Amino acid sequence: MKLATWNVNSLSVRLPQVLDWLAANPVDVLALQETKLTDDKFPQAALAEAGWQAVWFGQRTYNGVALLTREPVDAVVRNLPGLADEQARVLTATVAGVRVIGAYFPNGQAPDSDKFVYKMRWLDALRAHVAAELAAYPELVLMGDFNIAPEDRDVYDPVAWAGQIHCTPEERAQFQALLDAGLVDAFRLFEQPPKSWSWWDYRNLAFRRNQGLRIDIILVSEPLRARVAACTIDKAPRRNERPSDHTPVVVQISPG
DNA sequence: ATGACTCCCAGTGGGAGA
Repeated sequence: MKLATWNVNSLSVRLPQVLDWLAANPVDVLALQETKLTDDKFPQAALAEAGWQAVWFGQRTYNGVALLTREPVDAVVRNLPGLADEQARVLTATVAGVRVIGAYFPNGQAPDSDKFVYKMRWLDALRAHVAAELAAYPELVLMGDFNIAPEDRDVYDPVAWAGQIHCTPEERAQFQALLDAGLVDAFRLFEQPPKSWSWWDYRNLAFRRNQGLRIDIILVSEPLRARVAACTIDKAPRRNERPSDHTPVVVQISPG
């Protein structure tokens, strides 16, 4: 089973690239973030024509998530139970027996901002959701745009980014709390090239200079850990014309 | 340098992203 996550920064703009990527990378699940589409505008027909099922949850202008799958999904939950939220950020569903949570974590803007307060509340609610889902579904994958760089090795310039958004102790403690709930970072189960990033700023020739962050992450539950066969970042779509600033992360899980 | 780019909604600029 292969699962992937990709922040596409507008599905309207990126749909052709998503279809191309899926044709070359026939995963079982692709979680999308930042679709930036109201539900009536979701390109369900074009995806169905290419052979993909989808569940989607969006809004105007910002945020918006989707799960693209080969097989139909079950038991869909939108957003986080217990958190009243205007923003469409989470889809949870069962795919081939595995509980999948696709999430677009809040950016947080700056550590002293109201948006950071919201990010912390959202992360508290996510942790409660993960704990409840894990109790019901031991085989669970949480993947998406975390907007947290878990460690200094996930940041191209950790000195410059120290204490900045994505790198604050509070955000990293929240990431650790997700691990403590019974999850493991699939990417770090393997030897990886240094300077492995999943996002590069559009500005400053950041991609050409390989100045990025690893903020797109796949966590798997402990019962799945031994079955994780590979986890890789696919940099190729970042070289496309009109790329997203994020690129896909893929995990392969062996049959149980 | 509170920069640089891209997207969206707007409407000949501004907010947000990270």
